[in-house]
Amino acid sequence: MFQTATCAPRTSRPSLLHATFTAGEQDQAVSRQIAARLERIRDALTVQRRIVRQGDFVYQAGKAFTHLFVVNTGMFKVVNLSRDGREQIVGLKYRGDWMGFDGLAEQRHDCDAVALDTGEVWSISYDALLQAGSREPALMAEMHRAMGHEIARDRDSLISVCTLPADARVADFLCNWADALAHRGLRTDQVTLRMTRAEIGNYLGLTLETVSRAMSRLSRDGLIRFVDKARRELHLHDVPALADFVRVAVEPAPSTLQ
Amino acid sequence: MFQTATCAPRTSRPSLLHATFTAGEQDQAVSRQIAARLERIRDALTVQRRIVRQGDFVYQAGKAFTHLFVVNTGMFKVVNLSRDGREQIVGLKYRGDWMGFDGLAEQRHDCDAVALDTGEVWSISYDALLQAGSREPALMAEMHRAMGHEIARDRDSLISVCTLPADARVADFLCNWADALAHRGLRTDQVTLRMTRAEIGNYLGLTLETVSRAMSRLSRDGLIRFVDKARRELHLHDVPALADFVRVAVEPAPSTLQ
DNA sequence: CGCTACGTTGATAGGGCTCAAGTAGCGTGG
DNA sequence: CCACGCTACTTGAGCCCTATCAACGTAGCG
Repeated sequence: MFQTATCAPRTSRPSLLHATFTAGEQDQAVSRQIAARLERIRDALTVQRRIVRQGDFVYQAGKAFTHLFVVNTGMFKVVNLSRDGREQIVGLKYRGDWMGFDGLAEQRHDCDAVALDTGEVWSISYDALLQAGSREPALMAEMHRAMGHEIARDRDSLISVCTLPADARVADFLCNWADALAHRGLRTDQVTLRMTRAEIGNYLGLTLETVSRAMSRLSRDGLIRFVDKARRELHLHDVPALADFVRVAVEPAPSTLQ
Repeated sequence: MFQTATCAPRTSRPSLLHATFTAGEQDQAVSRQIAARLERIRDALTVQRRIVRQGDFVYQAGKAFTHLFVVNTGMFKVVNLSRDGREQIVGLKYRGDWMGFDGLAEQRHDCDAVALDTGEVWSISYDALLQAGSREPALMAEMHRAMGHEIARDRDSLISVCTLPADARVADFLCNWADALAHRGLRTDQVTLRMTRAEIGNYLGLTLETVSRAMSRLSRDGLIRFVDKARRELHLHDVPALADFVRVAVEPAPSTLQ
């Protein structure tokens, strides 16, 4: 469309298409990779382990940046705050993910990182990391890969927000979540939402009512299933179908050929 | 750290509120900082200079990642592509900005970087950078700062897309652009848009018609002024007023979500 | 001069936000 | 134990903003 050149064959964003077709094995492989990464970090660096509980801050906006963090267990949200009190959830973090990169730019965090449930987070002195990284470039590259992933994920969510209608946006959110869980060796049936509708909506650029309606529709269509009356726990029994739903929303054109 | 607490006083994202009140001096200072950063990079590393013209690719999605890039002059867009041919502009780059971080995650780029006008870009071997960075941690920290800025900017645009109505989104876009120009020592009156309405809309998550209407309204309200009939060049004679316009659009939202 | 790309403007429809009412779970205190 | 308040979730009605479709104006260029 805009380019003067025509396109070369290209790989695309993994998120949507990554649907867990081979189920277990591939996820287990990813899970082992994550475990291996964590081990390498723990071996190469002196990390400080902390147990956090729901609502605990890992770091806070405005505080000086001295450490980076790696999630060992649990789930975390990263929240960007503006002076007038509005908040925007800009990321979710799971086992193996790094946190705190937002402090690199100005030596000061501009986000909060908050635990969504009980978990363990490791903190790593940035200075120590720089030194260790100079002895061991592979370690530095490891961190760079994590940053690259963060940038890629941010872009994916930007695209999702820009292009998907509400229902598909929620479905995409659930897909990504299921993938994240599966990649950590967790089951995707019987998962508990650790975020309120308001938080999900905030994250997706929707109101809480729209999220609620979208989930009701997905449930009516059999793509998800609520297991409790409070509607916080749900079955994601068919993630590929969810992914399909997202894909169909993207390209209303049939297009069996590319 | 790790308080369960409710909010402490906090500094906020700079982007919107950064309006150029002291005009010249501060911008010139930033401009000198950028020049100094470029000089440090050129001194510490062997960079390969390349002149590009409008439409030239700096790198392409799918290609192996080997180099990072730094903009010396010109303006670039970073475009994320998906298999079905849809494109999404995910970033704009100016003098002093780094490009190519999207390749770090998988050793393969997943975006195109395209020149919007004539410019000069430097390429830096990533391996060489890792080695140089191990001798000179400050150099590594320099790159990390750039990555931190990229992450912060991505979040800002996510927030903008999520929360601002169309007119304000366009106004915010113009503000950010004016700031970027001013910080590079360029004048903000009589600037030439190097992007079509379609590109701007794509970047902002709007249709080209909506962008066109928004700009017409901004012009009617005296916030911007077109200088040619083709409407590609415009006066940004009062950037603070534009920033105010954005802020007002934000205010009436009291926000729920603790 | 026609062709193409780009931009503007109008009419219309629809998706999501807003406002509002109602339900369910849960902890607290009488 | 139940009433009460609180928070979270759902659902409905109406409206507004933006996408869509369409027509037209303009500039650049072979």
